[in-house]
Formats: sequence, C-alpha cells, structure tokens
Amino acid sequence: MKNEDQPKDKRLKPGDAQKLTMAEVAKYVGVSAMTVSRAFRQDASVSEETRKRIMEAVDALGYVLDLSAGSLSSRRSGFIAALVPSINNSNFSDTARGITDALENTGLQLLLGYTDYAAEKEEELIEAMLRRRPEGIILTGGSHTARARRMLAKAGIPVVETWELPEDPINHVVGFSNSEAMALLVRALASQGYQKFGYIGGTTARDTRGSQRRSGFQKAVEELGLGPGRMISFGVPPITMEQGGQAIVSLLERWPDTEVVLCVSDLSAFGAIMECKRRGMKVPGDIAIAGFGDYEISSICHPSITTINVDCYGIGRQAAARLLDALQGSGEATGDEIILTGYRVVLRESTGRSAAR
Amino acid sequence: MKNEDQPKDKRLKPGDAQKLTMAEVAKYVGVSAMTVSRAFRQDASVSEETRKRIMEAVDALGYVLDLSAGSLSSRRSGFIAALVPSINNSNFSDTARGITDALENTGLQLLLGYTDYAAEKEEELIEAMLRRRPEGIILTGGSHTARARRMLAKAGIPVVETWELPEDPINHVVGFSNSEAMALLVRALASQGYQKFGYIGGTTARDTRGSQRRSGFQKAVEELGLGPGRMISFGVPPITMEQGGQAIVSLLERWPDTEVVLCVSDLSAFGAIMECKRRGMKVPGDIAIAGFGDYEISSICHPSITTINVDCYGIGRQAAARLLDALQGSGEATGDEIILTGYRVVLRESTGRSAAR
DNA sequence: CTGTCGAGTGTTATCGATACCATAATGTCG
DNA sequence: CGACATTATGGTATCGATAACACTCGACAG
Repeated sequence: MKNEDQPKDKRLKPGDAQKLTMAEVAKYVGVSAMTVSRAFRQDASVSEETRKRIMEAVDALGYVLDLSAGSLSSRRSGFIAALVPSINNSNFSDTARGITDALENTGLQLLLGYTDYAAEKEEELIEAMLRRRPEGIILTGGSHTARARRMLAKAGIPVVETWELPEDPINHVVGFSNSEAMALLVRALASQGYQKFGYIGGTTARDTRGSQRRSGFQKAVEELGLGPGRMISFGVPPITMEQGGQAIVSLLERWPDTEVVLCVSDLSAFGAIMECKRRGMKVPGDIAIAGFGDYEISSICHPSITTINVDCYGIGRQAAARLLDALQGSGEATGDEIILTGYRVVLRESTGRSAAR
Repeated sequence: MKNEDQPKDKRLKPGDAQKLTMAEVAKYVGVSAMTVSRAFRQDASVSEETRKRIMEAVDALGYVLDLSAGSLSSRRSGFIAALVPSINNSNFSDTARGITDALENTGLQLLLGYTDYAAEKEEELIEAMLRRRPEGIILTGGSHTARARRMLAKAGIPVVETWELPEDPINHVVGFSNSEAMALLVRALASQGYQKFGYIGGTTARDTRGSQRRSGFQKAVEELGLGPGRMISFGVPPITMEQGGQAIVSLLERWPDTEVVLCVSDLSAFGAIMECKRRGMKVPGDIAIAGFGDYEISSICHPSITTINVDCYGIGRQAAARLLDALQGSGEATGDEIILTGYRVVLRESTGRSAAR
C-alpha cells in the first residue's frame, strides 16, 4: 500500500468516492497524462500496447473521463440542444428519439428541453442551453422571440428549425407545410363527397402548427366553394382527448348537420369519436371524423382514424443529420438548406363512405 | 472603433459570432471579472448599482455565461441525470416532466437518457452521464449491471431508483410494488365474481416491472384458489397496442372460456379491446379486460378501461425532491430513504359486471 | 482616535483535460 | 548511409470561470 503522494490529509480509502484525475491514472501506468488523454480517443496515435495498459488501469481504478474539463480545453462541448413543445406528445417524442438515434456513435449528447408551446419559455430555454455551449441546436417551429433570434445568431452555431416551414428561416429547416397538409386532407375528403366541413382546434396562436393547420383547412374549404368552415376553438394547446370530446359537442350543437370534422390532432379526433359513440352516434355513419399526425392509436382504435401521416421520427433523424453535416464541413459553408419531409393522407374507417369493415 | 487588443488576426466584426468572455465584459464595464461572475449569482455581494451596470453591458454585448467553464472551477456541473426506459411511453414521459418541474428554479438541468429497457444500454448511459459529472442520478427500476453499480458507488453522488422497490437498493427509492399493485387488481376483479383469469405481458425479464406485475398476478390468482392463471407472453417489451391485439387472439384460442384478461399496460389492453370489438366480441359482455398505468386513453376510450392508476408525475417530482434534499444536507447524512408512492384500482367499463353505461 | 467589522471589490491560483509544439526512436529511400 | 518521414510520447500553456484570500474604505464602538 503505497502512500507517497497523498495531497493533503484527505481520505485515501481503497475504492472510495475519490475524484480520480487523468494524471493519477497516468502516474499509475507510468505515462504522461497526455497519453492517457489520447488513449481515450480513437484517432489519436497511441501504441496498442500502451492503450491496453492504460485501459486496464482505467478499469482497475474505476476512472471515469471528465468531459466538462475536456470540453473547456477542446472548445467542444459535445452537446446538441433540442427544444420540443412537449415530451408527453408522442409525435414529438418520436422526433426526440430520431435525434437521439442519429446522434448515436457521434460522441454527441442530446440536451432536451420542453417549451410548453410558449415562446417565452423557449427563449429562457435557449439561453439555458447556450450556456452549455451546444455545438448545434434543433428547434420546433419557426416563431421565436426577437431576443431568442439574437442569441442564436450570436452563438454562431448551426440551427435547425423543424416541423414547419418558417417564413423567415434562421438557418436550416426540416419540415413540411402544415397548412398544405391539412388542405390535402380536406380535398381528399371532399372528393369522397363530403360538403359540410367542421374543424376542431386549440385557441390562440400559441401553437403555430395548429394555427397553420387551421388556416390550411379554411383556405381549402373556401377554394372548393364549400363556404366558410365551421370552426370550434377549444382549450389551450395541446388539446387533450377529453377536450376533443367536449369540442365536438359544441360543434354539433351549433351546426348539427356537419358531415365531417377535421381535428388538429389525432388525440382530439379520438376524443371526439369516443364522445360521439358514447352519445350513440355512429362514426362514420352519422358523422365522419379525421385527425392529424397518425398516432399509434389511430390505426388501432375502432373505428380506425383517417389522418395525415407525418414522419416524426424522420424529422428528428434528418434534423440531426443536417446538423452533423453542418458541423463536418464547418468551413463557413453555411449552405442553409430546406429539407421537405413527406406526409400523406391515410384514409381509414372513421371517414369511410361505405360502412366500416 | 477600438482595436487595441485583438488577439491575432481574427475577425472583429461588430456583433459577430465572437466568443465573448467574462473578462471582456468586465473590461467594458470597468470592473474585474470576479465581480461580473458575482453579478450572475444571486447570493454574491455586489452593489445593486454595479450589478445593474454589468447586466446592461451583458445585454449590450450579448454575452452568455459559460457554464462549462464555471462548473470546472466550482466543481458543480449543475446537471441531474435521469434514465428512463423509453420516452415514447407516456408513463415515463410524465415522470420526466415531474423531474423537470421539480428542478425548476434550482439552477439544475436535466440530462435525459433512454435505456430501451436494456441493462447494457443503461450501463453505457450511466457511464456517459457520469462523464458529465452529474450531481445526482435518477434511475428507473432496480436491476443494473455489476459495473453500473460499481460506477455509481464510485461516483459518490446520490442515486434514486424509481418505479419499483428494488431488493437491494443502491441509495434512495421512490416507487411502489408492481406485484402488489397487480395483485390488488386481481383481488378487486375476483371480488366482482370473475374466476377465470388471463394475463398478457411481454417476453423475458427485460422489463422488470412487467415481470413483477406478472408474478403479482400469478401469486394472487393462486392465493384465491383460482388455479394457475392463463398467461400469454407476446413480443419484446414494451408491448404495443397492436401486440396486445395479437396476444388476446392467441389467449382466446388457447383458453376460450377466459372471463377476464389483465394486461401489463393500458396500451396492450387497449389493443386487445379493439381487436375483440373488431371480431364482434363485446367488452365487457363477452370478455372483460383491464390494463395497468391509467394512461389518458383509458378514461376516454369506449369502453373505458379498468386499470391501476400510478402517480407517474409524482414519482418524478418526488425522486427529484429526494435528490435535492440529499444535495442540500450533503453532510454525509446519507439517510437512504424509501418513499412509497400510491396506486389505486380504477374500475371502469371494460370490466363492468353489469352492462356499460 | 484607534480598532474592529463588514460590504464591495480585486488578485491569484486553480479546476482537469487538451492543443500545440518538441523530442526520441524507428524506419525508408535514393 | 545520411537526410527525412513517421510514430509514439512528453512538457507546457491554456480554455473561462470561480474559490480563496487580500484589500479598501467608511461606519461605529469604546
């Protein structure tokens, strides 16, 4: 038991919660700290023999690399920040998973934050994230406070906005037009003969994707000459299943002859359908209902729900890929790029003109 | 335009993506860097006047604090790590949200990771997290690899295990007995007169909570003298809605006279119910089905689903609170504590003995 | 009038790893 | 066989903030 170099008078138990440093590992092996540092990186030139000895020592001592020290000197935090409106929404958690998967084996770690659909919260989070000096940042949507935009510009890191097509993109975009997608759904249903369209969505413009969907709905209905759509706003986004149920009640009270109702998301659509069934209405017999987002529930439930399928996971993967790209060829080649992700109408039982199977 | 101290030959544009340091802010204001550092912390003693001038300068220059530098010298990373099996599962995302909320205004940031229900993945993630020197860590469940346990012990930070009651807790625990909860559900249904019990869950012991629920089921059924339960294992956890549907088909093929089926989660229960309805069976008329977890869908869908309500959000909040406590009174008072969180049977339509409303 | 106190501020030495440059040892080729 | 790569390694400065301690200055007690 050698005890030649204990720093002061501190504990020196066998495998205690010591803070071990690279230097100590180095001394143990008989090399310099620099060599230990190199051994931890795959590219660096260290002989196989030495690396093996170092790694054995690391194991024996239970040393764990300290990235916070490393990132200070290397000026690379190893973080990617991502902000999503909510993690409880499976669309966004799919996106988060896409990002995580794309980051695997890149040595980059995800720092995740929830904005609760609020731009001010987003601003706060952006600042909190930037304090960790992320190498890139992924945002949801295209509306940000002025200060948020300023901070992002100043940070000088690649930014990817997702899930929308912002009018004034900061940098890169991976998304699709929510209004076009909703319009496509309107047209698909109109071509099945539906004429009296209703819409259920959340209040206010907090959820920009929601309001884009609504305006896409409105525009498409008018273009088809089907008069103004019947629209109910209900609750603060994100609308829950329960609110979907309440909303359809209001809508049908006001416009009892509505033939088909489009909802801002599958969740509200599901709530609406269940409420109808509870009241003895047949879906799609008495009323047709469609959603948006193609959540798992929509293909399983009975009746299955017509919806717009969005590649949530792919949005995450591509956003992260775009970021990695930008970090690779970091040579000022700020080739801002807009990547359109696909979506498609998925017709299911809830809007079936003939009886459901 | 002063240009007295440009380091080398680099760009020096007005508000460009420069890396600003505290020292530069300090020089701008005419104080020392230390004072700027103090101005950023609420407790430190800086005159109101000076602090105001500093913050104005920070704003004007667009300076953003660099926490990675700060955490190196202060030896406090400001991170709390949390590992959950999956973020796409709303039970766990509720827990994550509980943690996030509890951390608000503490200056601590959440580092989240997904283990995919795999102990090896958890081990990897624990190492990745520890490299960031988190001040505490929250885990899901009580099974960890030996190396993971070693690393955690060595790290010397408080650990909270959640969602279960581990046999051999590392440190703190915030959870409940999954087997007891499932047994309670069995007894509640037995008291309604059900006798022939079936069970649907995932394969293998990857999902320890799942296997605890299964054994709780088995034990309760036997204790009630209802013979061995009829159990179907289907798919790798987490079981999807679709797999729930497939599983109930197998179960009913094998044991057509089953009266009630308990599922490892509401999601599989929902899939099972929908599949039954698709096949023209009445739920609960022809068969009763119950889930576990009380997901939003279960109270909304038709029939609504009998389940065990678990305080997912509360588990997160309490786990974080426990951690904060441990960090406060960090004076070695490692009062390891086991906090039991509540759960309760929620009887709904899917197991109603009389016809659903 | 001297000594003590405390609020406000500055100076210096780190924190733990890595960038950068230097050096020793081993080839390698005309 | 000498000049020159190439590989493996070490030494030192440094990343940007903060801990720890020192200092200044006015207030106030004795």
